[in-house]
Amino acid sequence: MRLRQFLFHRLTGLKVATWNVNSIKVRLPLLLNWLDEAKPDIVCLQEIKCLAADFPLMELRGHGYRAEIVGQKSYNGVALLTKEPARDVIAALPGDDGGDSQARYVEATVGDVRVASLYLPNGNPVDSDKFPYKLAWLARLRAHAAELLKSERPFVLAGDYNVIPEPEDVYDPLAWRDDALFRAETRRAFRGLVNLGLTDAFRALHAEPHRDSFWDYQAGRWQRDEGIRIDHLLLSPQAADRLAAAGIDKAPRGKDKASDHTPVWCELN
DNA sequence: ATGGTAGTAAAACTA
Repeated sequence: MRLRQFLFHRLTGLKVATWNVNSIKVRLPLLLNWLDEAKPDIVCLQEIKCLAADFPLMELRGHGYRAEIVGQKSYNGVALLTKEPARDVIAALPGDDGGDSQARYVEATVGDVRVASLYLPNGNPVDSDKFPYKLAWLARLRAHAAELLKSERPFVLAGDYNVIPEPEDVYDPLAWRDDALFRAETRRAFRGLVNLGLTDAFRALHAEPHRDSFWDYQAGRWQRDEGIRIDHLLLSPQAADRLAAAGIDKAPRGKDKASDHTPVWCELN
């Protein structure tokens, strides 16, 4: 079976996606439809907003997916959906959590790739303790990525980074200048992570500006197509060498009962 | 526009 999966991926590529679903309970029908259409091998979910015990395992099993879940009541919560079993799962980002235990990170090995689903803190308002928490979380992620890089193996850090990397990733850079998602400190910390040697899978293959992954429910942002690109898949050099395709599936954002985020994906040979 | 909308969960809190 493993050999068959290996040969299968040699032909079709391994498709890894990330999607902040903003409640797995509300989004389940949309998610199942998208899984059947897009057929990803691995899906990194964020903001499932439920305990692991309340995750709809049976429904996903019916569509061919297993799940590794790090849940929390009401807020946050991440999961990895996989067709193959996940191995060596860790349920939190290593490093000092400051006594906090928000469900924002799950990482596992699937096939020959290490994959993480992460939900980086939003950080607003910037004059609250939420902003330093975000920057500390980014620093911990960078330290952990540096550790992972030592393995010289393929890995994908995928999720809702709550970071707008560049001005072309936001409809109004000036209006967002002081927001926690676009502040100089945030962008600098994100560059520090990328500059370890990681590759932004979507941006590596798509130079065009304004390819967004999030549109706020408020103020008609979707109708005006005023979005931001904050969901990313960062690849290790060994994964980037295998990068064959990447995309943002805009359609799910336009459906009834949509999440405010839409799926972002990449394919590795 | 210090608003707007959505989700959780039962009044705010988060985004």
